[in-house]
Amino acid sequence: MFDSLAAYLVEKGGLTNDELKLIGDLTVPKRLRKRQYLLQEGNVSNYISFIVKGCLRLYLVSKDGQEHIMRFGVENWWMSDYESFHSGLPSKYNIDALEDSELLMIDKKNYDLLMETVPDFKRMVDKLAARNYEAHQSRILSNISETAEEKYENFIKTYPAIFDRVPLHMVASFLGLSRETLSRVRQQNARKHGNNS
Amino acid sequence: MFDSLAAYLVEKGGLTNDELKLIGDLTVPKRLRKRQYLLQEGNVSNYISFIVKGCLRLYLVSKDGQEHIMRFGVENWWMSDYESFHSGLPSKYNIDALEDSELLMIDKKNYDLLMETVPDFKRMVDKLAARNYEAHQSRILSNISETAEEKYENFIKTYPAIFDRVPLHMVASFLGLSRETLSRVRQQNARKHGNNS
DNA sequence: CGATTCTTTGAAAACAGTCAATCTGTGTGG
DNA sequence: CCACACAGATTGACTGTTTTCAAAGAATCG
Repeated sequence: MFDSLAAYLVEKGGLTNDELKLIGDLTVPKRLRKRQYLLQEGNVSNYISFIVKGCLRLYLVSKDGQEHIMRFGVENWWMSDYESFHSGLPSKYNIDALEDSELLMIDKKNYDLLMETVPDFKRMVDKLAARNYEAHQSRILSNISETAEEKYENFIKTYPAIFDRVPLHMVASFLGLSRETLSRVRQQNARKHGNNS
Repeated sequence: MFDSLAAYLVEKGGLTNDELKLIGDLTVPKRLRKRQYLLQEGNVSNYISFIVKGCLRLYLVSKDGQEHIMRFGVENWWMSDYESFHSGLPSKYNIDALEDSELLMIDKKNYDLLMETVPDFKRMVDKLAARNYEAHQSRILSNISETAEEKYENFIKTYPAIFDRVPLHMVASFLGLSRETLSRVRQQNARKHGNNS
């Protein structure tokens, strides 16, 4: 199970065997059944989890009971409420599994240790953070500048691995559209792109 | 002019006098007239600028010529296209001054030097980055979950120092609304909140 | 003052959301 | 293996919101 994370660390961060071994010792495996929570609102996000297999979502429930999906995660993504993870404060978000999933979890203390003692790890994390920053920028740009149809097309292009894996109404939530609107947008889109009507 | 940055560094990062002196030596002052560019699309963002005085905006021009404002900056904020600054690649964005402004600029080389040699500086930057992350999260949440009116109220609450300082149509651009809509929303809002109609 | 920028307003059209009903596929328990 | 429940997707009719276009009114600046 650690092989998957090891391969990732080599590819993304060029870690050495010794470093891999160290990290391997610090991770805790966890299985989640579909619908099971990884984190619930009000609890502190004490871990950062590498997704070996499966699919998760991080979302917020607003006062009127609506769910707003902030992020998805699939294989080779990290999942955590970083705000709570870094601050130690209770999370506003929920994280649950959309499929049966396998994770490798690193707790805050060990994460901090790795950041201090393994420069390659730190470099990798910094690189990921920069990527993340760019992703946020382009999501915000999409939010403020695109029509429903463009948002949908953009989503498919940006997250091809996700859009055919999660329910459509969750994509709608992620994009800030109603499921009905997304359903219609998508139908028009299929017609336009010459898919067998 | 450096006093303003010095005070900031002491407050936010607890920097010592020696460190302040070092940073002072590495900054370059710059004055911008209203409407003047700090950065134009296609150029690399080689500097990070501390705003001593004035007000700037970072925005993107889409294919159809529309301007989409990604961020504002006022006194004691930093301004740069961080994506380009960190990657060294040409920027997609423009930055210009909304008022006559005074900046203190640090170039990439000196910034990297500070990050490596002044732990307090690095700590401060990391803290700011975490803040920034949270701000992005809540902006995205606002984008996908709020009505035009809520977005406007939220903006006023979040950026009281900005909303009464920049033109309304720029707030509209920042929020992803048309200026007409924002104008109407605001008028209803004023009526609702008992302002002398 | 004259020019420019910014804001507001009105009317029409486009767009997206809501409500309600139906349809589909999946999986579970009897 | 079937029947049923359930989650998800679609559709139609309607409502409400937002945009667009056009024009006019304020405010600001040189």
